[in-house]
Amino acid sequence: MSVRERKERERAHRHQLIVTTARELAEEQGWEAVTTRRLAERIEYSQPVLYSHFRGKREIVGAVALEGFAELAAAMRRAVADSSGGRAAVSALAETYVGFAERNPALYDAMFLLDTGLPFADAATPAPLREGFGALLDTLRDVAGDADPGLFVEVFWAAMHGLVALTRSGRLPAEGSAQRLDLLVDRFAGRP
Amino acid sequence: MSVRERKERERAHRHQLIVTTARELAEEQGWEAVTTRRLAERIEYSQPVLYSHFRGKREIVGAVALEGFAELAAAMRRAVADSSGGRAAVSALAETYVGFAERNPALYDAMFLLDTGLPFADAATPAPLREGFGALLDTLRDVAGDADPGLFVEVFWAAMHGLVALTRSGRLPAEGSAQRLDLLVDRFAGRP
DNA sequence: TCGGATGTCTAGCGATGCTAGAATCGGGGG
DNA sequence: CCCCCGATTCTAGCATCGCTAGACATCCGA
Repeated sequence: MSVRERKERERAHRHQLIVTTARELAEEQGWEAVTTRRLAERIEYSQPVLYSHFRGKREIVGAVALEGFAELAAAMRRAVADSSGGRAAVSALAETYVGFAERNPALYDAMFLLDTGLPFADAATPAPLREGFGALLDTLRDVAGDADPGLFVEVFWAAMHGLVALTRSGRLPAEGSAQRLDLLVDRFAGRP
Repeated sequence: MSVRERKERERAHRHQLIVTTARELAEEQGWEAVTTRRLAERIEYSQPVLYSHFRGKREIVGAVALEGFAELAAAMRRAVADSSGGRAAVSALAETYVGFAERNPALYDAMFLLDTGLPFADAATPAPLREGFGALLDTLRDVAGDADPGLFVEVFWAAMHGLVALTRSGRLPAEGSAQRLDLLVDRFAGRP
């Protein structure tokens, strides 16, 4: 039954190829350029093949987003570990988050802007998502004071997301981005 | 030359009809349901008429957004005036902002999510937009401490937007929304 | 070697935003 | 008063979108 195994391996490989190609294409030309036709052409298969791997375009975006959550969580863990704790850890966290969004704009959109159908804060929430929230939680717990840590994380995360989203859509000017982030960290982790 | 005046009046009326209809349709069924065909049918004209008033769909969304900015600014001014100042004013501001987003989800999307081409923080920024920022500025200046008031407003606004955006897209649970907003106000205007 | 299942592709459906060119309407000059 | 001409509006269509039914090919196991 080695034939079946080989086929499954090839299928998994093609599955990953679709996700990777979608991500590349999105990062190159934005998600609006990621059409099923273009995607099919790039992977050198016809469109229906996409639908044998994913329920639809939305699920492909979701798969890309999932990669992003794993990478962001890892990056945040690393940044915190390399910092000296306390306010510095929060600052490192925030800069990593915003830096990640700047370096991977399309990936960030898939994670936090587009409709992916991924369940957040739910029994079925995928592991990489929980990991990301956990990374935030472990760092921010120390500075949350008497506030509920979970709530504290949610608000801090939302604030960072707001800054990223408004800046990326041109509703906040690009200049002053660093100062805004500093001010935010001040408010949540105290002055240096 | 009264004929010309009448025609201009009718044209302006139809212009507003398009904006109002787009807004209604968006609030009823979401922006993805606002297609040029449906919009044309509702105003009882053919599609090309839309393009004699607006450069494209994006500009229609922008016109709707502009209405929203004027309404939001007015609502915030009112809420602040009715409050007792200090932290209460900030709290009233925040609740008005979030309440506005909840009551007018499609309008909020047009203002802060969708691509409208409206220039923010720019020489050409339309008056209603400046007014909204001004309403925030006048209230938050008192609690900004030694931080730059403009920067302070931007960060507070971004935080509120983050909460709204993540909640509306299902990335934050609806329950706990009030507590999160309270926590945010605590961080920017101090504990009560 | 051949039958059948598995996999893939061609072709097409109903939408979308937008536009060129035909048709119609109405105001102003003879 | 009538009729012409310019402005206005509509019909019809283009390219593209996500998605799918059914024809076709390919390859494994007997």
